[in-house]
Amino acid sequence: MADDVFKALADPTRRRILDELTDRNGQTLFEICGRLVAKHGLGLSRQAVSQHLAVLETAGLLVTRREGRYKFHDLNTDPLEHIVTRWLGPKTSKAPQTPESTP
Amino acid sequence: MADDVFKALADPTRRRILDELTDRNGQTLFEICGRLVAKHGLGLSRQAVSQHLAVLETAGLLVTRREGRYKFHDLNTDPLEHIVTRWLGPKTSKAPQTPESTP
DNA sequence: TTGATAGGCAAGTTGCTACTTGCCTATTGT
DNA sequence: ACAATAGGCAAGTAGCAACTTGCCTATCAA
Repeated sequence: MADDVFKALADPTRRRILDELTDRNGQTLFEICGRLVAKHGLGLSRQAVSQHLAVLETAGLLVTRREGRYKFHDLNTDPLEHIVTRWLGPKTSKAPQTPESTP
Repeated sequence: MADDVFKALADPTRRRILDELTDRNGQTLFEICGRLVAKHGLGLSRQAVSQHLAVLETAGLLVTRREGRYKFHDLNTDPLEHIVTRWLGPKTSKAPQTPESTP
């Protein structure tokens, strides 16, 4: 569950892929490949990127849809929302929190 | 930088250690060892935990202070604050876009 | 001082993970 | 039909990371 999310985020290349999809959502494998090479100079094979996408998908950070011979990858940031609040105490409130007891 | 933080969070044992320090801050190595064994049944050597603590410290998630023969480990959640906002756009739009102009 | 406690350093092993290579299927354009 | 495009599957390799083992230093209590 959250385990897969942390594992997916552990790799810098996968974080770059998330960056690219944040910049432009719904890209294909080849588009992502091209962008990684062009913008970051990463020399990666197509399969390497494909495997990274698989990891991101099992983590729930990615949703894919197929149209013809194209497979589009859509970002899903839901798993990122509360992944870190586990260690952030109820103070340090800089996000809208429960309007319960505010001392 | 943020690279070290993600790498530190990738390991489930290290996340357990953060849990333990969230529950009780300022523990020593032996205390953390004892808690991991007692509460999670993890059979870890002292050095294993020590190395995990070193990783957490280089990631900035941990600050240590020495008193006599004791070394206390204090949690620092600052690196966790904005680690994930990078992909959380201000717009929460999850509507997939159209792909690039297909050549 | 002696022994017990708290921790550190370094080399070695094992298992996972990122990446490659090679071949295969499916869809589309001409 | 045929070739090009988009992607998938599976086995193999190299490097790293988690963990162990063994020995060492420092502090405190008796």
